[in-house]
Amino acid sequence: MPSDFDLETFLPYMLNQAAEVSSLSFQQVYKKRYGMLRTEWRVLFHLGLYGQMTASDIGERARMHKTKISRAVHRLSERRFVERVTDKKDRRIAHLTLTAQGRAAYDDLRAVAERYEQTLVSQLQANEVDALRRALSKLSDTALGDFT
Amino acid sequence: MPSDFDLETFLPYMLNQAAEVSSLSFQQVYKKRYGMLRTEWRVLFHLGLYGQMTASDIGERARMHKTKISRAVHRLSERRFVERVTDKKDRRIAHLTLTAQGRAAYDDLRAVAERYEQTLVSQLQANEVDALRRALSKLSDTALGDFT
DNA sequence: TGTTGTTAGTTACAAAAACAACTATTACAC
DNA sequence: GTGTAATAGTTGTTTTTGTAACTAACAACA
Repeated sequence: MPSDFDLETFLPYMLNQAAEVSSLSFQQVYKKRYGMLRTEWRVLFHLGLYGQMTASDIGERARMHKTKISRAVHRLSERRFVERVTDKKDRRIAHLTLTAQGRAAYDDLRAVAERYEQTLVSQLQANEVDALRRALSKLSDTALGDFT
Repeated sequence: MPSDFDLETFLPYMLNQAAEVSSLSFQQVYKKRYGMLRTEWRVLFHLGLYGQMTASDIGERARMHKTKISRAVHRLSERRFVERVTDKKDRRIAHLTLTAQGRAAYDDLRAVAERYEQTLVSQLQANEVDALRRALSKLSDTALGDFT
């Protein structure tokens, strides 16, 4: 079986590599400016983008585990980026929204993200970007069960 | 600024998402069969693919930090997957090789990886795969300094 | 030789993630 | 209503990772 299999072309490996590299610089921005972790940044962005949400809503959209969200929300509300209001009808549910400060951070980081995106995209050709997006989204939607 | 920025199309986000999904099923194989972590699997693969290497060699190729490698090697040799031989001339250096057991694990996992790769690729069109590979490799090689 | 600097790799400690068990509240079946 | 199951979210404990400091061995050179 003299296949030309190579670690460097193994898709999961390449994906992780690219993901890591392309997250790093941006990560440093929200970390340095607002002391946020990736989970917190994600929660902030979801709230900024979609408005009021519950923790479960975010978990569904972001495919994040509820404990991650719980802790991210905790830290974000501790620092007054996020406000939580218990639902009147169902007291298990908390509605989350950005505070003014949270929105300011979101606006700031969003602008950075847009510029960052431009920088990344500029490394590629237009058609490559399209193909990349399409491929990534297909892969993300793929549920590869127990294929062994 | 009514830009159509969307979290779902933010490249670092998409990359992470796809990387996570496409690593998961495979991860479970080496975890379940050999109790390995990702770092250990990577070290094993590098040794299987390129033969004898030092920890530093692996670190360079895999872009992994030396502490990760040190710990991975420790666990792998603990379980007799990897053997370490101190260099005669320079006693700081340890040459790492797979044991018979390590090679068996490598062969097994490599076969799984190849099938896994096929499964992933089959989700995409041929030209998409090419574009994806090209794009990922460009992004990985990109050093995005302090762009703010 | 002795001093200083470098390199390979390890270890210790702090930060973060993963996993499981838990509380509180609501829903449903009888 | 009462008992059981389900849901939203939290907390505790264990793994894993990240960062920095460290040891051991070698190199370079006065």
